[in-house]
Amino acid sequence: MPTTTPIETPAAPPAAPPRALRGDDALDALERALIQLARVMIRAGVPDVLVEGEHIDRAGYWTLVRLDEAEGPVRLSDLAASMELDLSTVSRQARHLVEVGLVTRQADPDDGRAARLALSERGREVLESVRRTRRDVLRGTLAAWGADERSQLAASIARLVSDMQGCAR
Amino acid sequence: MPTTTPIETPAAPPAAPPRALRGDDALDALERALIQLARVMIRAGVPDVLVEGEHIDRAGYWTLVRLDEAEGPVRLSDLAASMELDLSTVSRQARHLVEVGLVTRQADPDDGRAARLALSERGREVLESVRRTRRDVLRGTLAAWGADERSQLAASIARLVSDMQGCAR
DNA sequence: GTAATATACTTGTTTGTAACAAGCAGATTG
DNA sequence: CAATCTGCTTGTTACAAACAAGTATATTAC
Repeated sequence: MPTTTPIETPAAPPAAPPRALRGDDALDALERALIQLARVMIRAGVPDVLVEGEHIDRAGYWTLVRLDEAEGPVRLSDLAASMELDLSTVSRQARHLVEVGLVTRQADPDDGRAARLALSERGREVLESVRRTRRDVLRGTLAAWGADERSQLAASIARLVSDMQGCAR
Repeated sequence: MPTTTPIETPAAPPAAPPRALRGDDALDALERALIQLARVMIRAGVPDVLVEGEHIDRAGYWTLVRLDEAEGPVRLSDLAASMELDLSTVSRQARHLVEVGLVTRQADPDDGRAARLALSERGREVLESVRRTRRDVLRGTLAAWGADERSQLAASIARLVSDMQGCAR
């Protein structure tokens, strides 16, 4: 840690917090925690992973996850829609993953324009490996939690995500 | 329209899930939910905000939040450390914020090399305004939640963040 | 007191992620 | 068959962030 003043965030601003905002303070705190969580999950959470010499970047990891969640091959446009990303972005990502052999691409038999993407055997292995790592980190983090706290957390998060997707859209 | 399969893929793969243990599945699900949450918070959550004609990007918002959390002026290096970002990144960010008048910069009286950054009056206003917007979105999302669920969520998230920072570091 | 080193930044450059726009080729419809 | 729509690719741009190398100030060693 730097010997210098480490931000911290003490309470007690010189001007007393106006009474009216009590409920908002709680929301602020939650919002801040959520941002922090997001950063932890995104940055530290997907450390550019080397799996058996294979380099997957963050975006690649998510793409693999999506492909894994879909059962059969997925069209690019569906993939992009499900990731809420621009088609062009996913197009390039997919090309890269195909190049390094983690994803397979076949022409759609019913539609000459479309591509059908799927995890390759190797892609499945790599994804599983990355997932294992992340799972273990999470397991470590939650080690001291009670079973009920854990399931409560999972439920809350799931609900929050679905509410947010429905709402902040 | 071929009504393309929209990923989805609910349960019932013909082959029973050959995966690992049941407990790991729960962790996987949680991990997935957390990633999704992170994406929602980061992307949709900080919509490039226009405040009275002022454009703050995501990075700028976090910088302002950090500066606000610190009481006095902060040195660049401390700010970078607290944000877990490279000094150079924060240096450019700070310069931009200074240029648009949201942050003030003075020389450190005790150290000719160092700069001391703080929110300007305008910066404080803008931050407050952005914060208000985000808070309202969150409030909307949580509108249907019970008070106890909400506080439970807040507590869980806060604990998770602190555990993660201690652990995944 | 000056040389060596350490610290606090700044600037140059590269990489990763994403968007928008324009285009091409296969598909659909009048 | 022509017009249009759709699925995808490619060109370009932008931004966030990293690493490397530089500059200027501070500290330490001698």
